[in-house]
Amino acid sequence: MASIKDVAAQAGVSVATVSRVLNSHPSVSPDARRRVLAAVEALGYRPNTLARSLRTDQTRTLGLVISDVLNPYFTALARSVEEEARALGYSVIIGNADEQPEQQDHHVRTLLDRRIDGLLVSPADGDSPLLHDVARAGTPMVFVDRWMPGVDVPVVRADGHRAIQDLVAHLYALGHRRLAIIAGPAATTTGNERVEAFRAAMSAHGLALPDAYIGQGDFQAASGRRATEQFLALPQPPEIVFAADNLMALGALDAIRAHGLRVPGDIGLAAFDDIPWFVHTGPPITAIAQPTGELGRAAVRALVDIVEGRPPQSVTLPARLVVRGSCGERSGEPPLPASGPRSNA
Amino acid sequence: MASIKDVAAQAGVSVATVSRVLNSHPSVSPDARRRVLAAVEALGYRPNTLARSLRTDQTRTLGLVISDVLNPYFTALARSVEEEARALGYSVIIGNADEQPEQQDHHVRTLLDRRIDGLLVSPADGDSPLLHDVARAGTPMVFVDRWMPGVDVPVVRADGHRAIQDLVAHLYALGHRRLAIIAGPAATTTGNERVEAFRAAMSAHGLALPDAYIGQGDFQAASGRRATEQFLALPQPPEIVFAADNLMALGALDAIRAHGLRVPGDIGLAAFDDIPWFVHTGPPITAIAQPTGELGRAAVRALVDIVEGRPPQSVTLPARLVVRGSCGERSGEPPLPASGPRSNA
DNA sequence: CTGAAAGCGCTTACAG
DNA sequence: CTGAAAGCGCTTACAG
Repeated sequence: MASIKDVAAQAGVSVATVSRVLNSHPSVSPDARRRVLAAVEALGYRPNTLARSLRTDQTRTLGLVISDVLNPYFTALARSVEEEARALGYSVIIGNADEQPEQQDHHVRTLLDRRIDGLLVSPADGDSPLLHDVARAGTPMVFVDRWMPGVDVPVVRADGHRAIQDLVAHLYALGHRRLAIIAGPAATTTGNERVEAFRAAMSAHGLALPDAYIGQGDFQAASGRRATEQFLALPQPPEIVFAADNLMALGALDAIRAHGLRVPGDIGLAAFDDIPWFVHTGPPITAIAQPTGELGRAAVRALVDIVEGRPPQSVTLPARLVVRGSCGERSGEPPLPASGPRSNA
Repeated sequence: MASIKDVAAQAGVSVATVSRVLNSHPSVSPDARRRVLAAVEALGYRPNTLARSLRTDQTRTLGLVISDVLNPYFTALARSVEEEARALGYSVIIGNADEQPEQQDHHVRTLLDRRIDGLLVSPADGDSPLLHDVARAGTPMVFVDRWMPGVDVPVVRADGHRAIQDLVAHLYALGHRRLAIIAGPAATTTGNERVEAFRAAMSAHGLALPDAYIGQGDFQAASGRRATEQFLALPQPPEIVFAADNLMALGALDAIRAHGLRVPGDIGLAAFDDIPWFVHTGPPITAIAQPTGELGRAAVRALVDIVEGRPPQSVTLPARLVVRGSCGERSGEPPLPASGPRSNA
């Protein structure tokens, strides 16, 4: 690979001059600039970002640690993060925690070793001493979707309280009383909050949420399967299962189908997170939609604000209920759920 | 951030000695090693990979450019790539082309600027002069899933011919004669090959594939929607639509539903790529499954072979047909498709 | 076993 | 406007 020296030699100038034209420093003669550009072109020269970053102490790179790449929610989040970052002149490196704290920390460390300018993380289960240290050390950082109490960094997330209230009201109106939830890990904020919001909303309707109706999941499909199996083995199974994310809803569907049961006739299903496939399941799944794109963009803006020395802003956006047929219909059998075309983005 | 100098000072040795213990060079006295390790611990020292890579001219990182992060197939591929790479001591940086050649080239350049040791790419539509250059320049590279003719690098991919023959035989046996395909971009190998395999298989049954039954898609959902709309507007619409990837199948479903039609009663659907949701759609979707995890792992092994100076191997793995209900049933209405629990990985 | 020194490819005061 | 030189944080012959 051609280095800046080669370019300098070919252009007949010093490396300092080459560097100046590369960084569009004003004081370069038109002639020198021309010769340098020609040499760059001729040699197919590309600056070595490692060397540049080592010298300038900035990488113009953001790290993003997501909880699970197989989860369409995080994948959509990653996409919007990357777009916004690029628009602001940064690139992003993604790490997949796979819902495992050790793997999360592994990626955080790797990212830090690469000297990223800032870190976006959606913390996996449990507390991470490492993340505390990182924040304390002053590394620019923001939490997205999930956050860790006691770590003083901006948080960008969706608030599902209202949507969960709407969901419970919807279920209540349909006549359902035995509502169960498949929760995420208690140590994650989204795991915890969704259960508590669900419990509070039920309580507002005079309904209790017995322990047997709280399935312990980990946001991955297999756990949704297991929790649903347990619900179905109960003497009095729930009428509705609310999965705290889309993958656990997938697992729930697997279990329901394996038992030869029908949704919503035998048991109803609702999910947190809305994904394009929910329109096409049999029946379509009632879900709570997050403004995923907005979250990703706001998170990047907050992080870049910190990196560039501006005051960052925590952002909380509302989630919203999307009623479909998976918990039963208010009025008999519908001829055909005529939902229009749906964007994939 | 503490640097190697700080560690050296704290341990009372030279930076050379610190470097030696960090790289487990044999000739270091036990005492020096102990003091260095203590200093590392005390300072929370982490080597700066930028500096190390600049010096050693290797980054121990692989670049992966996938066609679309929103496509579960690529997301699964990315996951297996990352796992295998980690097992071999490499980390990977992912770039999302979003099916756009310019964005692909952008990521290839960014990755190269970071001096990755090798590049894994699934080329987007069209020819990329850049990729030709990269290969010619001797950068370790392998194609995965899709490849570009004329670029002499190993290819790791699935062969769908046999599975497509099986699919057509299945459709034929069900009595279907008017088969349509939603193709990927003609310039992608997977776009092209799947159409040709489909055409050949039909021809073996004495069936023609009229141009009107070839929808031009781009592997993304919206194009599947558009192509299906066009099929449905035909005087004689097809009986079956075969989508060349899962996202276009999603789009097809959107269009079919928007028209108030039923699968398979009004029109049948099959897809290349199998994803967990296909089990739960109404009805479950007949699909061609790729050995995605295997592909990702084989691609990494081939790339690392090149990087480390061993002879690499191209790999072609068979895809296989998974028959479900979306093209009709051989024998009346089944009581319940009793598919067992399904792994998400 | 250990350290001084060179050098990887850049950027950026400093002097002219 | 331009170049020589220092220095970012490492690694690695070289000499001892």
